[in-house]
Amino acid sequence: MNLFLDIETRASEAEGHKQELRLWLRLLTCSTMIEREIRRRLRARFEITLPRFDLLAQLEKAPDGMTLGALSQRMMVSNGNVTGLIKLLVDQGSVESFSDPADRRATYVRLTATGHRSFAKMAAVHGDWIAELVAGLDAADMRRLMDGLGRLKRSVQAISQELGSQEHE
Amino acid sequence: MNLFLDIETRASEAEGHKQELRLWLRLLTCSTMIEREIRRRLRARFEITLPRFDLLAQLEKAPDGMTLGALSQRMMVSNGNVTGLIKLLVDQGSVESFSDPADRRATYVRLTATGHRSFAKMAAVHGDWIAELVAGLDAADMRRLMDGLGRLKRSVQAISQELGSQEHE
DNA sequence: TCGAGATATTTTAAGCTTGAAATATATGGT
DNA sequence: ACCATATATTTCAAGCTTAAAATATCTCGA
Repeated sequence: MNLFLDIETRASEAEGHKQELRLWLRLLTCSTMIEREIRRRLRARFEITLPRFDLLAQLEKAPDGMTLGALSQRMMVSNGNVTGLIKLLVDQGSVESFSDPADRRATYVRLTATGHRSFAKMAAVHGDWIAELVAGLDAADMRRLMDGLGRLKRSVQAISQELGSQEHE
Repeated sequence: MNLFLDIETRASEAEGHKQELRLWLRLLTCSTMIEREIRRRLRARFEITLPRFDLLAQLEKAPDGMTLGALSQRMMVSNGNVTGLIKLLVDQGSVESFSDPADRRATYVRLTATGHRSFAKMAAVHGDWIAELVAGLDAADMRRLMDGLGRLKRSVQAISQELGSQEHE
């Protein structure tokens, strides 16, 4: 029995984890295809880039504003990236920033009334686009995918966090 | 009955396709997390960027070489992007380019012996990393995810291609 | 053969993204 | 009160990415 497992283990290592790789490549293909399509439509229809749209979407969820740090965590991008995007959006009038007198390190940002209105219009159309792209899935397909991706997310988080915390040792 | 459906339809539109959006956001989260982790490890361990690794991976599958156009299609990036990456990799010695005398428009590229060797080393480790990140899934989870993502891929392709072809009308 | 499209690639400008170093501010123990 | 350390953000250089225009080459029908 141990021998059998050993042989299987060796075989799978020799094959270079084919199933896992295929899964990752298919996942990447799906997200790349959707992202490209959404990016193109946002530009064509609203003359906005995907990163800016994503940032507005995060702020929409926090009516009272949030710090740049929280924003960069939720967007899963670097701090410097957020700094640059916020500059552009503030210049453009859809975002305003303010500070907490009690902690002058932090910068808070939130949508302006203008930003809120224009995001609401875009978000409705964006939702329709996503629904259109996944229209080939029925409710059961979506539930199964949500479940599987949820498991995957937890699996990846377990590894990334474990290594992330090692950096602090 | 029609009335009932209308109400449901309106409700789902008013809610902005919540389920579909959640699915898309979860998918994006998974691929972003994995990509970030792989990007970081490739840099730390092999001092190579993810785009360059991806390009080498495509060439590895085509021992006789392929055109830049085919490469950009498979990598799902623009032509200009491939032009730039290839320049760097040729300078660095892992890729060589040659041309078809019968069609002087096309540029073919393939791995050099050096490129092949160094990619092989990286690919083995990369496969282990992916397997580690998805270790929380069992074989059945992976099959279900592959199936669901396959459906999603076909769904997105059906829409993108449909619109892509409209551009030629 | 000529020339109108089609095809393959390169160039360019604009914008995104990162990791690391630098700056600014806060906190807690002494 | 001081200072070491932690936290929040900005700056910077390098590299990636795209869309669109430009260039080069090919194909094929009149």
